[in-house]
Amino acid sequence: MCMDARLDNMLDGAALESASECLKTIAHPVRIRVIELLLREWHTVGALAEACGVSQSAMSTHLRILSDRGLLRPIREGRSVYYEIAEPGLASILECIHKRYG
Amino acid sequence: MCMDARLDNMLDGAALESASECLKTIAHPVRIRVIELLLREWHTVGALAEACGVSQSAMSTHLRILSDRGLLRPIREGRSVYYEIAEPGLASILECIHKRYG
DNA sequence: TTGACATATCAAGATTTCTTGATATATTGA
DNA sequence: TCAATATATCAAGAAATCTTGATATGTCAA
Repeated sequence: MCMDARLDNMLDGAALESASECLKTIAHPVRIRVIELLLREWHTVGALAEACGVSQSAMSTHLRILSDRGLLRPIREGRSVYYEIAEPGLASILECIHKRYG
Repeated sequence: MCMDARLDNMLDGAALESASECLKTIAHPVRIRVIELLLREWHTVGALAEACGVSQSAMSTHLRILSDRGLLRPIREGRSVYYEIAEPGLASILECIHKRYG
């Protein structure tokens, strides 16, 4: 890919890759709901699994995907693990989504 | 998936599906660049292909994907086909992306 | 109508992502 | 340490997506 960003306001190749990877990570119904919930307050894996109607294993996998890409951060507290938002930019993206689909 | 949206500001199941499909469609380096270019002005398929450094066939496929999901709209003019933004919400999402990765 | 140009379509292989269940790890209280 | 609880990991099949090149369609000018 060439795609040089001569014009101002144009993302360079690395930024395009990062941005598309981030969007790809968010682009799943369960993960959007998880982000919605975590923008309000921390939740445990079990609470998120129940709220989204998926298995504990599936939710754990979703949370690992989101954490691996730096969007969430796990916080162990006793035998539970809470997750919180790690990427501040998520709030404004979710705002866009709500404006359009809410 | 249960995921009922009792709380305000929570998307319902259909909205989550629509939103994730939209994000999935945007989530590609070439397609983000295409949207960046089309937010400025119309471009032909050939011009977009050259600007992004991909084949004519590949660009045509990307444009069909974006059009099928209602994000772009083709406009035939003579033997060329121009594309323009069809989904107004794209501007604010791209704004978020630029704030974070620009 | 013919030739040149611009775009679209199609199929098939390659790659990536999703899903699921079984099992492993970690923590706490008794 | 043992039992119970909470979470994480792993492998493998299923499904979706990407890519590519060959070919088809559509448009204009002469």
